[in-house]
Amino acid sequence: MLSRQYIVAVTTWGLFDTHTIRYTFGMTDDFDAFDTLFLVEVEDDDGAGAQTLSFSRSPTVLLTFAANRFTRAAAKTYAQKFGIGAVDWRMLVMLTRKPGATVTESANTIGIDKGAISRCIARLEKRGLATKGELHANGRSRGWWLTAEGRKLHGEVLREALDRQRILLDGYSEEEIAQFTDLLRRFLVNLDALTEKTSG
Amino acid sequence: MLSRQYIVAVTTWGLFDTHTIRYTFGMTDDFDAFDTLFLVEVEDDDGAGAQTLSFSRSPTVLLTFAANRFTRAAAKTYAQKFGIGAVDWRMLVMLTRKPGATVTESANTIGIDKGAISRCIARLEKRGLATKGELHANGRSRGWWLTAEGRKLHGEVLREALDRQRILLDGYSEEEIAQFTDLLRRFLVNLDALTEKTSG
DNA sequence: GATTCGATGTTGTCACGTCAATATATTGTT
DNA sequence: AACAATATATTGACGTGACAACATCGAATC
Repeated sequence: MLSRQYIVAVTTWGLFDTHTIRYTFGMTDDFDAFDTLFLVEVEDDDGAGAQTLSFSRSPTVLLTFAANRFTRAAAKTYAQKFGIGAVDWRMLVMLTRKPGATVTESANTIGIDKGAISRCIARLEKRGLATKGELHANGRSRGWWLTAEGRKLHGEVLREALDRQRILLDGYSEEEIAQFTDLLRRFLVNLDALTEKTSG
Repeated sequence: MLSRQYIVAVTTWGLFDTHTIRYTFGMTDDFDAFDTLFLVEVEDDDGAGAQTLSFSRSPTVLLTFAANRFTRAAAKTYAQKFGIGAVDWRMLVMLTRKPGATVTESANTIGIDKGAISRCIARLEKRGLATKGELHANGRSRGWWLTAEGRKLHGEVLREALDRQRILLDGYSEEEIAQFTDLLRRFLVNLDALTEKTSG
C-alpha cells in the first residue's frame, strides 16, 4: 500500500507538525484518488472537516520551500564572503559556460527577467568582473566576457558552491542524485507545458 | 557506468543547450570525483579550458530554477484569477491546516519572514478573508482564523492548485512522486544542517 | 516592587525581480 | 525613399521578501 511511503517526520522547523492532522486515505470530498495523495484532512474548531494541501507530501510545496531556503542561505553567504548576489553568481557561471553571451540569451538561460540581467551585468562591469564586446551586426546586442578578475572570482565561488552542494547532498547515493536531477528535469519540461497552456 | 544517467535533453528554453560544451568524466583540475559529477568543461575563446557548474546536472541549479519558474507562474495565475499573491495562498493553507495559528507559527512553518506574514495577514483581514482571535495570555500573540469567505476562496484556489500540480506531475508514477518528496525532504534536513553550520 | 530579559508583533529600509514603457537600430514593405 | 515592423537593451515604477530596529507586554530576578 501507499501509506508507508508517507511517514511524517517531525523536525525542528515545524513543517511536518502533526497536531490536529489526520491523513485521509479514504474519500471524503469529491477529490479523486490522485489529488487525495496530496491532501490532509483537518479538523476545524467547530468540528467541521476540511481538506487542504499537505505540506510534507506535496512536491510543489516542498520544492518551493527548499529552493527558497537554499537561495536565501546561499545569497547570504555569497554576499558576506564575496560581495555578490545570487544572480551575480549565476551570471558568472553563465559567462563561463558561454563566453560572449548576450543579455537576452542569459535571461532565457538563467530564467529571470532581462531587466534584472541588464542591471546585473552593469554591476559586474562596474566591479571590473566583466567586459562588453563589440556590437553585433544587428546594432543592439553585444556579447559579454568575464575579465581575468571575473574568472578568478568565479573559481573561488565555485569552490564554495560545491562545498555547499556536497553538504546538501549528504546521504544521497549517486543513483539517487541521478534520480533527483531526472525528476527535476521532467518537472521543468512539464512547467513548459503548463505555462504554454496558460499564456497561450 | 554513470554517463548514461546524464543524457542531456534539448528543450525550448535553452537551459540544456550543448553548444561548445563537453562533459568531463575524466579529471582535469583538482576537483574530486564527486564534484566532477556537477561540472562541465567549457572551451574558452582563446582555447583555454575552464570548469563551471553544469546547469542540467546540478540538483541545486535545477531546484532553484524549477521553483522560481513555478512560483512565478503560480503567482501570476493566482493574482489574475483570485487577486491574491503566492504568500497569501500559502497563508490560506496555513490557516486551514492550523486554525488559530499565530504570526510567528505561520512564519516558521511557511518559511518566510514574520514581517511578511504580518503584512500578509493584514491584507487578508482587510479583504475579509481572515479574522483575529483574542490576545493570548502572553499579551502579544493572537490566533488567526479564516472567515467563511476565506474558506470559500481557499477551496477555489485549492482546485486550481491541484490542477496545476496534476499537470506538473504528469508522467510521474506514484512511486516516483514518493521518491521526489523523499529526496526533497532529505534536502531540507541537510539544509538545516548547513544553515546551522554557517550561522552558528 | 523595580528592573531586566525574553517573546512577539509591527514598521521602516533596502535589495531585487517583474512588468511595462521607451530608445534605438535593422529589416522588410510599399 | 519613407514608413512600419521587429529585435534588443535600458530604464522607471511597483510589489514583495529579508533584515533590523523598535514597541509592547509578561515573566523572572533581585
